[in-house]
Amino acid sequence: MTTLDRQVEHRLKDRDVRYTRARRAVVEALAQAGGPRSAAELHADIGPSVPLSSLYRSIATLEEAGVLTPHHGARSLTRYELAEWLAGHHHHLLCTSCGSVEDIDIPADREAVVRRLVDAIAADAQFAAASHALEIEGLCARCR
Amino acid sequence: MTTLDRQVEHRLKDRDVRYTRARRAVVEALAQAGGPRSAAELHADIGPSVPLSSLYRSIATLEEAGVLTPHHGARSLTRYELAEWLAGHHHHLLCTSCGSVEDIDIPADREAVVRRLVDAIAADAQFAAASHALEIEGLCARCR
DNA sequence: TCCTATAATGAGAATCGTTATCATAAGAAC
DNA sequence: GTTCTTATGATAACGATTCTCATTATAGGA
Ligand SMILES: [Mn+2]
Ligand SMILES: [Mn+2]
Ligand SMILES: [Zn+2]
Ligand SMILES: [Zn+2]
Repeated sequence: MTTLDRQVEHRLKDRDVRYTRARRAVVEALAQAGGPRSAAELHADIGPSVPLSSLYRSIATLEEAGVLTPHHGARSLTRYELAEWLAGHHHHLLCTSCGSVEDIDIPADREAVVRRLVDAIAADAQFAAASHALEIEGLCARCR
Repeated sequence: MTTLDRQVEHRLKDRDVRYTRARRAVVEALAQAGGPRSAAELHADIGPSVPLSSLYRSIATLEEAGVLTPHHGARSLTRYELAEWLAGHHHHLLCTSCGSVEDIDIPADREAVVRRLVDAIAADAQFAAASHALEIEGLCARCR
């Protein structure tokens, strides 16, 4: 039993939620994954021993317990925006309470810092960066 | 006719795609929006004069023409990851070619720079930041 | 201006990701 | 082991998105 397992087990026990086979499988698959994964991807990794309906319920349970989080708030719908060459470069503020996502511009000097960081990170990872955005999650002015 | 309109019109003309009433409505709604918006939100803004089926087609056409982009690659599905207290803080590399999203850790000194920036940006916007991530889009090592 | 070829639209069906239902199975407490 | 509670699996229902196809609008060319 790994440290991660023990942490999750403890977290669930605190909430009187059982750490079952299906839930363990989801946590293990995500721990192996190295990035955010969809239900379909997890199902492919885990195999048919955990049917999709159980998989989705396990995900929901683990999310409620704070063990996993959706990547950004994009809960199964696509949000569009004007391309950067039209809208101008900017970043985003995501409110975890009301679900809003708003654009935010930052001054050029700060942007220069971000760009330098992004270039350095990308270079280290052999990644050809085309664009980037800082996604800041928290409570918007209305919800705080 | 606004500058934005002229830019989009030119872009579409170059590709022999017509800049129709529905497509104009989408561009205008997104320009007004101040953040990424879902099809349902755009439909609410635009009104029933553009039915949902046409709205979706307009979005697809404009996306192909590079006029608008989906916020991250999350095309109508949710990707999950372990919560930060379990996975550790990190950032993301999104490949626009293969659609992969991978975690990336950055050294503490760079992270300190990011954190300072995030705190400053959030303070300016009256936003209570709880977490953040740098989302870097481009071509992964395999696809470049 | 009128024709014609092509592209776009609208209504609705189909599809796909996700959630809800409900009967059954498994787990914890005694 | 009995009992009460929680989790599971199959499947139906749902909502977001895409597809189909008959109709309409548009851009050029005669
Ligand atoms: Mn934006
Ligand atoms: Mn991640
Ligand atoms: Zn809010
Ligand atoms: Zn790739």
